[in-house]
This record gives sequence, structure tokens and C-alpha cells, in this order.
Amino acid sequence: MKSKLKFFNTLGRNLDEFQPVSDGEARMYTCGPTVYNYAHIGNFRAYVFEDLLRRTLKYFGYKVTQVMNLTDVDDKTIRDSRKKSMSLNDFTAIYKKAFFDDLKALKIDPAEYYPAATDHIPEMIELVKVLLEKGFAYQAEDRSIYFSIAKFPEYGKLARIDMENQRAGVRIKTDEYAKDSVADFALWKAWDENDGDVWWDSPWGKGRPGWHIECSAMSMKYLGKTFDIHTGGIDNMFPHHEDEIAQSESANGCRYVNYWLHCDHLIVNGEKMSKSAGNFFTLRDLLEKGFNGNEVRWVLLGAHYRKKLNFTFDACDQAKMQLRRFGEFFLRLKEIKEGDCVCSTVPDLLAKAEQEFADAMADDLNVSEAFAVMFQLQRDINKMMDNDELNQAGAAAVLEVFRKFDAVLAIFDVDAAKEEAVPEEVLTLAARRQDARKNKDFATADTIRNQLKILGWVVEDSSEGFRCKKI
RNA sequence: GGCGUGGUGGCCGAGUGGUCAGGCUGAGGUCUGCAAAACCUCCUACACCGGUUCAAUUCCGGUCCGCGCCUCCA
Repeated sequence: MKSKLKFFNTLGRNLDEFQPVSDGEARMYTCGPTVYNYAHIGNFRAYVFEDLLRRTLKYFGYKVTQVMNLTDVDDKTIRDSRKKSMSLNDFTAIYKKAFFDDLKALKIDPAEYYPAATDHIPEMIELVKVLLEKGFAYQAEDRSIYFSIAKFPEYGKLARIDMENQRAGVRIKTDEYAKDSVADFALWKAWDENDGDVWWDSPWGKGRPGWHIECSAMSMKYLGKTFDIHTGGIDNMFPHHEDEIAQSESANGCRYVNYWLHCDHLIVNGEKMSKSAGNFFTLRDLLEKGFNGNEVRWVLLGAHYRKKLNFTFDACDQAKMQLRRFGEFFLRLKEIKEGDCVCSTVPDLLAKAEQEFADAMADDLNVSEAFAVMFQLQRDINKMMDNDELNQAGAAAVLEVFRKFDAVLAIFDVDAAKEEAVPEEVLTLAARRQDARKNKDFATADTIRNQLKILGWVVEDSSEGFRCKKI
């Protein structure tokens, strides 16, 4: 019996039981990347968290519909594409492709929809129209359209921010005079010369959409006016998500999102990641340093999503080591021959582990507990194998359970765990060493061991014979 | 200034009003010709000061320190 899924809801700051709008379905929206550069590992922490959420929902039997937007028009994309004298589309296409390559490397399951902002301008214009008609928005002197937060009394309910008490002076901008209130945000930005050839026609003249309206328009189109889960980085909570709520609820007159989940930041060696500090890493950087997707993913799952994650290369090394141990463990399970040993305790052991794993994940995605369950099971099963207490059927059942765990965590590749092809030369040497051992000629055996080491292989002896492993 | 969040053993990182996290590292041991792998044991922490309580790392108050947001940064 799986326990009930509970999530910490930023809206209300409570651990809430998950009750979807439609039984058995989970509809979620995820703030995706702004495609003006390669995403960094901090970004990927959020995407891995969202993937974990998605996989957990599926593990608990929900049909998931996920939307992740691609912001391919904003100040930064326009600025950098012009810098490179490329069209906006050609420029963003590079980073869209890179983004999807990276997702794949981290085994992040594809969302059902990846709408690009530039493909949904009409929907955004439509939404702005509604807001104007209903009196929530206005056109300012600069011809841009702004949302008037004064018209939405609940403004601040997500981030718990009272605009009255905010620090004055920091938001001063040159165009501020145009707005009724400094906190009003742009729904539609009128064209200016910095935009170059990037503009769309609208009832208010040429221009481009504001950032916030993008998410409202696209989520509405694919998920409906009220949907279940909205995720994002903690820094998107304000103002981005607060603004989404204001626009969407004003336009539709109904609740926008039921559960808001926010992921905290990744820091590097205790400091915020920044290019100037030299601690800024993209996924590509880590792959070049010899870490694979599973290892990076393991590191990114290393702390609860609502806590800061301290990224270190020490953690990467640890992940590598632990994954190697699990790999060996799976291999050992697969090598078990049919036997008549007693495995009567295995089903109970596995059922208990599955239950505890599910309980951990149901509790607001407590991965640390889930990992502890897996380590415990690994140890128990290793012990049984040490004592020849596990037969082939039992081993298969254990592997099956780890496959289920991996459907949620996606770090193992249970079935990819197999022996590397051993070159003939290595095999021959190892066999000769085995003969030497049988003849108690340990000097020769050790010499061959050294030869193998030079070739990059280690040989392990067991009661069954020997096994060659790549160093 | 406002709001929020956190300080756990050498390191990473869960959790709880009263026997357990877990992982890594280190030490010792079993096994092994030697090794490796695996297993066992040990290293018993909860920022500081008060308070509540039979009992606080866990609840309350205060102090110190870190971090985030209030600037279209996940």
C-alpha cells in the first residue's frame, strides 16, 4: 500500500497532500530555460528536481502531462543575437539543441510539450487583450502595456511580499515614470531601437511580450485555466510566479495553480556560482572532466530539493565510487547460478524496502531516506550472497526492485551493468596467472598481476575462478 | 530596511521530545597465498545563551553567523 503523496506547497507554506484536479492525472508546468547560453549545473539541479517529481508522480500511478517553456525572446536573447549578428531564431536554435542534448545526458524524461515563446505570440496578445478589457492592465506613455497590481489585492500571496515595505530606490529605472506604480510589470513591451528586427504586430503597435505573460498564456493553452503543479527555482518565486498568478487569476477569475514547488539553489564550494569566481560549470564542463550523466545526476539529487546543495568535486568522486559499487552489486546478482539455497526472507525484505522507499518519496521527495533504504537493502543482500543464501530467482527479484527504484531516480542503468569486454590478451594472461596460482607459483602470479595492471586491468580471485575488471 | 530560509560528528547529508539515519573518509577485524570485493566493529554530532519539560539536537524566546528574494538569475 503506497502512502499518499505530500508536497510542501509554497502557497500556504504547508505540507499538503496531493489531490489533482482530475483523478489520476497530474498536470504540471515547469519554467524552462532562456536559450541564450548553455545551461549551467545550477539550472540542471532544478530540471533534475522536476524530473524526479515527474517520475515520482508516475511511480505513484499518475498520468503526467508536463509543459516546459522555452524562453526564446527576451532582453538577453535579443542582446546576444544582435551581438553576434544572427537572427533571433538562428541564435536561439543553437542553445535549444544544446539544452535537449544536456537533458538527455542527465536522463531527464522529455516533457509532453516544449512550447517556445515565439510560437505563441497570438495567445499572449489574446491574454493581454482580456486583461485590458477587464481593466487589470493599462497602456502607459511608453506605449507598453502594464499590469496594475493595485487591481489585484492578493498580490504577494505566494512570495508573502508586501509591496509597501519594499526597499525604495532599488527599482528605479529610466522608464519608470511611465508606470502608474513602480511594481507594475510589463505584459507587452513596445518596440524600441535595441530590439532591432525583433517585433510582432499587436493592437498596441509593434513590440514583444513580457516574460511573465509567456508562462501564463502557454500553461493555459496546454494545461487549462487551473492546473495542479507549477515548479521553478526559488528565485522565480518573486516576481515571476507572483506575476503569473496575478495575470492568470485576473484574466480567468479562477485559481491558477494548486501546488507551487520551488527548488533551492546550488552553490559551489559554499559560494554562489559565478563566472568571475571561476566556479561556474556547465554540464559539458563536467563531462569533459570525466564524469558521466549518472554521476552528475547523483550529485544533483544529493540533497533535498528545498535545501541548498553544495556542489563539490569531492561529491562527484563519491558519486562515481558509489555508482561503481552498485554496478558491481548488480553484476554480482546477475552472476548467481541456480541453487537450492534458502531465500525465504527475500520477499519480505524486498516488500519492506519498497514500502520504505515509497514512503520516503511520498514525503515531499525525501531522496536521502530513499537512498538510505537502497543502501540498507544492498548491504542485506550482499550479506546473503556472502553466505550463499540467494538463488537465481531471488537475485532476479532483487534486480527487479532496483529497476523500480531506478524508474524514479534514474541513476543506475541496472541492465547496462555488465562486464566489459575483456581483450583476448588480458584473458590469456589472467588464465596463465590462474594456473600459476593453482601450482602455488605465487611469484609468477604476482608478476602477471602487475602486467595486467600496466594494461589497465585488475584481476579478482573468487571461489568460482577469477574476474577481470578495467581500472 | 522588509520578507524568507538555514546553522547536525573529518566531510556530505536525513530526522526526531526519551535505543538507529545513511553515505564517504579514517582505524581495527573476518575472508584471502597476497590482493580486490563483500561483510563486521569503532570514531557517538546536533551554533551560542536562557526557558518549558521527568526528559530537548528536536518546542518557546533571545544572541551570533550564513544564504536568498525585494533588480525579467533555476
